[in-house]
Amino acid sequence: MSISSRFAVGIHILALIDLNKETASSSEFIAGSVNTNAAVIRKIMGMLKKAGLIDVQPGVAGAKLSRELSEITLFDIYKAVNVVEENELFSIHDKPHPDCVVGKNIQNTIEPIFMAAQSAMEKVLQNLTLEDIVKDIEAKEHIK
Amino acid sequence: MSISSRFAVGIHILALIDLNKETASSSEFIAGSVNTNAAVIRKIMGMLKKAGLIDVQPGVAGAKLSRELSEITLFDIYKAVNVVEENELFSIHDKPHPDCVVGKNIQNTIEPIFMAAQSAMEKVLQNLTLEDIVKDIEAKEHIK
DNA sequence: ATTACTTGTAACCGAAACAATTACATCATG
DNA sequence: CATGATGTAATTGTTTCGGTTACAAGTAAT
Repeated sequence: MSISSRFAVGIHILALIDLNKETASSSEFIAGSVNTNAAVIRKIMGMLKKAGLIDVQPGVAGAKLSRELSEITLFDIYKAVNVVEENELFSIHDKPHPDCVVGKNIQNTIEPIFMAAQSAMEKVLQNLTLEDIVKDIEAKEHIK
Repeated sequence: MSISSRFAVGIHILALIDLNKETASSSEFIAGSVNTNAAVIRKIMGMLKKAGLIDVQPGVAGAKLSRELSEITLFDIYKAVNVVEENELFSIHDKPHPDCVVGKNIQNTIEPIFMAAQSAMEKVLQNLTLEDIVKDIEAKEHIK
């Protein structure tokens, strides 16, 4: 199992829109950079739009970020592209036997632990913004 | 996407083996408590055995924990049942276009972030043991 | 040693998620 | 109106998951 690459692609899309802001980034152009089909990009951009991260208009090429780079966290993108449901990173077997000491209590015991583990992971994403990403890409570019 | 319930079931199995240690816990018995098929339990127990967490003998009913409750972390179980590969909790789209500033650098920029997020989640699991689970189950049982 | 019960596996199935692809309706603009 | 863009639905192949059946091989008691 693995978290969908929609998340990585979402980050890619937003970074590209910013770094290429002089010219319009059409879905076709972005698809070339990501190396996938334009329809895949449009679907993900639809999610980003719905989440209020970008502004796109039907028929008109390109998109713009709705907020400052520093105001878009990786967690915002993560939620936008819908890769992990709230408190459902870990799945729990359902209907354990209620007449068993373990079966009766295991879900209530495990749930808060799974939630804590998921939260720890998501907190890392909350503390990073697109600005961090873009600056890192620029830094790596200058080294070469 | 969601992390396989093998992890939750693995915890269930080990807790049950301990809490039921007066009598042998056959795969059939455990399957009843988990509410699944005995073959599923045997497959997961095979993984737990391979990881050195339990001792099982072909033909003889029941299993025993190989270590003390406090010496088995949730992370040990998590690794044993093979639900998430090393540094692959998040998947990254491959072959982004090398002639693009973003495509060229995005993987190197994102990878350490994804690793950090995964590590934060796994650290929570490392800090909890089967003893915590069993004690919590017992506590919940006494309230009722 | 025969019987009964167990573990260990392999094979197969249906359901769900992913990413890719094709197709087309809709919209904007020169 | 012609061109080129977005929006979206339908389809496909692949993979993973959990469940199920079947059976070989081991153990233990009689």
